[in-house]
Amino acid sequence: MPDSGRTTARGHRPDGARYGSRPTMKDVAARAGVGLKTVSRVVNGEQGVSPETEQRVHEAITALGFRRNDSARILRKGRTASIGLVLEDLADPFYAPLSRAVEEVARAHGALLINGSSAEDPERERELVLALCARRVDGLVIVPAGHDHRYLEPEIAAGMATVFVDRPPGRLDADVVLSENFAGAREGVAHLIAHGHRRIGFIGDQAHIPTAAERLRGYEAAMTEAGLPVLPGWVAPGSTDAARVRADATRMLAGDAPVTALFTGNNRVTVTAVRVLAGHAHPVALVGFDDFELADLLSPPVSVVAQDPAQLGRTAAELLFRRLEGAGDAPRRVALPTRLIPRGSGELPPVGDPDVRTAAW
Amino acid sequence: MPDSGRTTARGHRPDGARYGSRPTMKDVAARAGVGLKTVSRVVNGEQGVSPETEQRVHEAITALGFRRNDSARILRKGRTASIGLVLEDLADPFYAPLSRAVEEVARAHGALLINGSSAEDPERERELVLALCARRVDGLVIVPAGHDHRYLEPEIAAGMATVFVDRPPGRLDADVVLSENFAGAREGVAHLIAHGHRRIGFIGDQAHIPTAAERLRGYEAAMTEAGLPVLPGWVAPGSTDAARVRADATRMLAGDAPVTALFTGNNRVTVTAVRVLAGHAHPVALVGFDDFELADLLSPPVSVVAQDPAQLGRTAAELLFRRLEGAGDAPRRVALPTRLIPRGSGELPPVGDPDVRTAAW
DNA sequence: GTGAAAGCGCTAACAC
DNA sequence: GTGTTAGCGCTTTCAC
Repeated sequence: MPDSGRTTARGHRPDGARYGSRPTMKDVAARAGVGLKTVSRVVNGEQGVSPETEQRVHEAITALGFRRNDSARILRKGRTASIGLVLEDLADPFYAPLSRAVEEVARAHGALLINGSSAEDPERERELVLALCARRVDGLVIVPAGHDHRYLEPEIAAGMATVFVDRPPGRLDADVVLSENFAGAREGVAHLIAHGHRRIGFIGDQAHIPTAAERLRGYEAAMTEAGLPVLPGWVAPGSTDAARVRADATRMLAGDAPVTALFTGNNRVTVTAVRVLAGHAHPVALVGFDDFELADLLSPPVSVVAQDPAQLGRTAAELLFRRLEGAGDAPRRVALPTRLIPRGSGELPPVGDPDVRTAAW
Repeated sequence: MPDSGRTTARGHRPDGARYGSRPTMKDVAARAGVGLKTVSRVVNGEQGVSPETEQRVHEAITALGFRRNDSARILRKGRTASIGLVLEDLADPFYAPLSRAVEEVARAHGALLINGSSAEDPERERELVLALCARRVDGLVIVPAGHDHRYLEPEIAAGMATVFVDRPPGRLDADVVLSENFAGAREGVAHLIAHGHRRIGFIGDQAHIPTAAERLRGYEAAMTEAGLPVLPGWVAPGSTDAARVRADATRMLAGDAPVTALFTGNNRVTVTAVRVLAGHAHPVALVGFDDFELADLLSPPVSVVAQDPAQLGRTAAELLFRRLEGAGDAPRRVALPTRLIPRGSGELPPVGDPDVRTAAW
């Protein structure tokens, strides 16, 4: 709380302004001996003020330490010049560039960015989104955590522009920008198959997350298309918690018919898998969904199916601003391609498959 | 722009609300047949409304799709329940966790976070900060890009709570939370010296960045304290651009008296140095300032002087909220310790030093 | 319990 | 050129 009306030793105390309560246009007008509207004109750089008057107003502004209160301006104008971004975790290496890209687009349109992390909690997502609606942000970009976004219907009906990104909304028809999760995963798994693998494990994120489900579908499609069976122990969706991933990976690599390759469903799972494989007795092939920094410096360098998180964010934000500028056509669904990047780990030959004659170990 | 007054095919259109212009408390009051203040009481969960009245108000709220306009509330109450964070780059792996930590503290205090990236541009920093002041955020957390923050004096004098983090403000006395950059760098370089190195190169960030300067001082102090000379070609501050870092690293490793170890001034420099060293003929020791993901999986694993970016953010945000709650003592300077994490690269012996007899190559 | 009136600080509309 | 008035949608004050 600003220490209202109290005098303190430190700090510059602008002449005429009470400490903690800022001068208003009215104060500036009084000091400059002009009308309120004239101050407004000067502050907003509008035409029709004589140079001398303008000068006097500027002096008063400086003397009083005046700064326009945008809260009042916003209330009057009806637009906040800000957009909201709700995602899972601002600090996640996948979402951080997405967030930054949204910020850049917002900046190009003169808008500020308010963002919040849902921590993968649907209730927290809802609270955040509705708080942003109450603030009357001009638009919303949402990476959904929940699976039912009907709570947004009244908001959208009332004019709140909303674009979903990375994952589709639940039970709601709205704009969405996605990566081609199914196709990307299928390509990654097919790549392993092309290098001779028949026993491939899938470790993914929680099955209720749409992207995770799509990637699992891609894995299954690639296996099926190659005429390969998917054994029960080879599919392990679940949390990205390191202990869980480690346990599943270790289990798949053990026994008398271990997998010879792993396909991992996102960056966090991949990193844990790399750690497990680093301690493993013989080489196991690996392709991960999502690129990550230093993947090329590991040994072996990690092959990935790369998304472009910044492009996801940029595309979503640009779509949002197109809506704000009036584009009123039906909700759009944009899918961005993924890119397979072979670096070494995905090109390792199968080792230890009892059914295939390959490099001995 | 919400399509004001226009009717469209999609979307739920709440009864009685014009499309694009939302119902107000007045509308709700009219519909419920009560006074404005009663609606306000219900919306804010205040005492003194009979159950039947409350029921009627709730029905009207639902029917109209009413949501309180916080812009108006903010104007009236004088507090925005939001804080601003300005930093260099939201997507940087060092700043992303800092930002997330600030967000969590804000959330705990019921505040939203508005953040912006300055892109290391003082003018952009100033614009962002002043835009946040105009919005009357309750407080500011700033990772400064500029070196003169006197522009903030009137704002601080008028009651804007401000905490600087990671780097000190320029020409302004204000709260600041820093890492012990000097001590951390000195410890990192002393570690290399303790492992036999006498020819150690320093590649840092731009010299005008306070943290970069402090780390350089730490390097020089460690060298001096060990009675070692610092040859002209061994110190290379500059941009974190990969080409620049690569060129300087390559130069230091060439010639007839190359360095046997590198100390790198931040995470981005370290990563580029790792790439250069990976392609180098013989082992070169490396200690980097800042920890980074997967440092332990590289070969050799990278020894670092680690900061705790989340702790920096948390500490700064908590200090900010203490100020908002009224703490009015003199500006505080908090320094958080760094931690040396030996992983392998910093413990490699010197190779190729003509003055020292060590492992041949 | 409830509500009418004033006003937060600005901009829009319309005087002069 | 300049100033006056009426709101934006809420909360606050105070009367009923």
